[in-house]
Amino acid sequence: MPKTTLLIADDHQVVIAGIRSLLASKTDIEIVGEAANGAEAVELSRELKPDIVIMDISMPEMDGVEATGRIREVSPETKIIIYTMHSDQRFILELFKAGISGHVLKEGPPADLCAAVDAVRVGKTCFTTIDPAALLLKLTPERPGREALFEQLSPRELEVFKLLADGLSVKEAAARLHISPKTVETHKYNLMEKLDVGTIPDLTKLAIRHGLISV
Amino acid sequence: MPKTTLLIADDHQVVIAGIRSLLASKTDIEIVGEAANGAEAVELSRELKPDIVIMDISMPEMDGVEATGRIREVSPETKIIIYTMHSDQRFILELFKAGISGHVLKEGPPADLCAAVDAVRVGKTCFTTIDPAALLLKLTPERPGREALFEQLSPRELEVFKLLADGLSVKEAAARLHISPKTVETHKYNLMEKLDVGTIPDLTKLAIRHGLISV
DNA sequence: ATCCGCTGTGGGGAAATTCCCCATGCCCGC
DNA sequence: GCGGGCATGGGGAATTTCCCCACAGCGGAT
Repeated sequence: MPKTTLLIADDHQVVIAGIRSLLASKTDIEIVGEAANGAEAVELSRELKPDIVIMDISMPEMDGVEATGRIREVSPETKIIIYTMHSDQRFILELFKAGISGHVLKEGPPADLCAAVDAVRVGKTCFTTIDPAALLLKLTPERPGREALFEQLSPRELEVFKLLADGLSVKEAAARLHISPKTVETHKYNLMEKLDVGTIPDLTKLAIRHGLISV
Repeated sequence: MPKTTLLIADDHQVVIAGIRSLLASKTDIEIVGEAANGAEAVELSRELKPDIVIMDISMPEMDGVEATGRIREVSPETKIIIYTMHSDQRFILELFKAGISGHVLKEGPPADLCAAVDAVRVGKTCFTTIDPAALLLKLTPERPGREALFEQLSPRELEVFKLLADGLSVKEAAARLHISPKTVETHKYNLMEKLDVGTIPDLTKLAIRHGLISV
């Protein structure tokens, strides 16, 4: 069996070095290239057609999400493993759609990356953080058991949640509830923390998924 | 670390024996039970609360799909790996919803099962045949009939529209498109004018209604 | 009885974002 | 060649956000 060829794309040299040392023990893997940004990764993928690309998400020039899409165009056989930090979780769906084969967290044990490479090499997928089932559930609307998510919210928070998700500004929501905008802000801050969402649109989508507001 | 406890459910003794021999080399795994049908598997799971259940789909009494759902009720911590034949692919979606952690084909290399057990044991998932991305795509069909509203938008505006509606900040969208945040702001201002919406959530809902982004 | 934790109410203040205007270069149609 | 949409950005005031804090009421633990 010929060696598995690998391309590493990360804008931090130290990470590339780390990956190299992680994979050093694997003699049947050859690292054929390094890229410091997404654009380079795409270009090198076009030239080298590596079996696997290990890629970060946040990179200058072109981020990993877009690079993933382009690499799949220029080298469809190439499998892509996203190796990134927890905060990038929000791109997961897009990455799924773009067709990644694996997703590994940098803060996890280094062996995770090896495992992912091994899995992808033989045509499987490997996702360390993501429960594909959970992700699928999010996408299938009629799901029951939605209350689970909202019983963590207090009644007032739920109220604020609905208003904000529906498009009211903090100020408008405050007027509607006859309380200070600062109070609404506090509720907003807390509920977004509880629901683990970072943006208003995410809030909106969550509310829609759970039937709290209509599309 | 305590041993990982395992339950095997298959209506063919020979398969159980095969699995046992496959896993024999793993000293940190203990097979705590065997079930010959789904009902038994559920009952044993309730009693034994195994870490992992390896289960066939086609079984008498109760099939693997229903058994999966019940096991998740009686022993939520138990991870379930489906070990089955190719023809059972059609149950995949349902199994996903029920919350399986792995899916391995019997006709594949035996090592696949070991790999899946290893993966599941450390909290990951393992799917040998299924491309989660493809599955996700199936569930997010492109809806037609959107052009009407959006032909008023220029291509670039549409791009910005999708990103913003999906939850990216102006700055993030700018990074994604490799342009200045100010430019994105301009696009945002113009497209919101064109679409006659005043808030980001309205943008999000509009995008969802027209299938530009998924909920 | 007391203490803890949650909830609802608000404030402070720096930082970031928004909003609206403007400017430039470009290409395309007329 | 000239008007007009398009894509690209800047300026700057105004607003909002973000994340800390405070305090009062209240219900459940110990």
